[in-house]
Amino acid sequence: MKFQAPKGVSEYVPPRSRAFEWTRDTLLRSIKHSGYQLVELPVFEDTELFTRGVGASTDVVSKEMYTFEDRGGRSITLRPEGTVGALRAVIEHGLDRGVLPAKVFYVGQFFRAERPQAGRYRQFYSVGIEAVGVDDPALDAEVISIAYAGFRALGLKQFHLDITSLGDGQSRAAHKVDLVAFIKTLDLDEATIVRAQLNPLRLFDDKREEVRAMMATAPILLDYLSESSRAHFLAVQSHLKALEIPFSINPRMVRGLDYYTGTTFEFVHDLLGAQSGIGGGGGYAGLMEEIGGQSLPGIGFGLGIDRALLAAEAENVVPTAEFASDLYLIPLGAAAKSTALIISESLRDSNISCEIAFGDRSLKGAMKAADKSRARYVIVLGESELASGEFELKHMASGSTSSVTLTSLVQTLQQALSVI
RNA sequence: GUGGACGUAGCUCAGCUGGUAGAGCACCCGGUUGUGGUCCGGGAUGUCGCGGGUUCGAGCCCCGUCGUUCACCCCA
Repeated sequence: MKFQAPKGVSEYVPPRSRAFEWTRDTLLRSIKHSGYQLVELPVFEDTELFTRGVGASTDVVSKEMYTFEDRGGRSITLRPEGTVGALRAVIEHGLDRGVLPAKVFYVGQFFRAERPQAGRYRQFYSVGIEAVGVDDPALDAEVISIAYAGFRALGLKQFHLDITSLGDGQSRAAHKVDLVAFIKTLDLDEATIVRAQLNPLRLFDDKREEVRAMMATAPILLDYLSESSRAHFLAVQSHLKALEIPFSINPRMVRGLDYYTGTTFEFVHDLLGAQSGIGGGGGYAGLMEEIGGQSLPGIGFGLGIDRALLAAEAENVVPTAEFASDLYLIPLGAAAKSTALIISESLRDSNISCEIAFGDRSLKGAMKAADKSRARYVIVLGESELASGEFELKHMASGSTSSVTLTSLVQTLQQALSVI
């Protein structure tokens, strides 16, 4: 029996796992520099949290959730997205009772039972933030700018930002009446009509040319915004302009989760094929209350780590491997190994990374391994070195060696490494 | 969930109208009693995704299945 990973999961193993770490940590850096704090959350929740929060009519909830019954008969679901779980924790731990906005971030894997495809997995990785409790266009703009900064920090250039406003409840109700009436006049197939009944906005997102043409004259939600929603959206735009973040207003943008209100946005990469959304988010005025919290507004985003990595690879901006370890120790013989273990431990205590050549391969083989590991320095520990307490410290890039004593090793390396 | 393409060594792939499986890279050893990258010589490696069928004979043809991939759908 040969086991393989379950269908459609994204796995990262060396050497690519390094690029994955880099992607994740780069995106996180931008978030941490903005005062967001970690919420480390369960990957499964009460199923009802998602049906209420995300919306029972959404595709995500109606056909893409991994749901099961636990041994106590509870209905449990593997989280398909991050926002409602994060808000559940905010409410449960009273983070919304302190200074507002409460600002949290999360990172980890999410699960959707979809047909896998490049950039779409059944288990995928996202990083996201949520800012709860303050309604301020400047906050919206900052949230967008944090995501933008993260993508730019990765070195991405070939992506664009689409924004729109879904307005408030009144705006949407008025628009929906007119939109539904308009759609009824169209000649559509059965599946599309069903889709429109679930969420008429979906038709704006249809990829078929004929549907796009029909929808060209459809009423646009932006035209129905209330005075306050319009003012808010205009303010967000002016802040984005001040930040010099390029964006385009896309009134046809559709988000698949029911809770979005107000400012919504999407980052789309140009080189990625069908699954090109690398991040997106928006406001959610009613969500806190919907899942049992105070009536507070909020806004956040989720960024796809898998897709950001694919984008970085497509743009060829993933940095090549740095030196793996500072020092590679090659002990010759059993006594030398014991010494190598002791030396490497003390080096690591001094924050110098160090690895040892294990096994009994030839010196040539061990040197090749050292080279492969991309270690910066190498020391061979043989009988003469053990006897004299002096080694040759070899700098691999240049091939030059210098003589070092055991007692001065840490200091010498610290000096050498800080210079570089 | 629907449709198309593809599954051969660790990786990338070749394999003719069906005749008993190969290359490059990587790996190991040696050329140099204890110093890597280049070079030279040598070496190991496959249930040809899996299961069935057709055939004297299947990597190649047929069916099923699992997986990958592209698109729809959906979204990170």
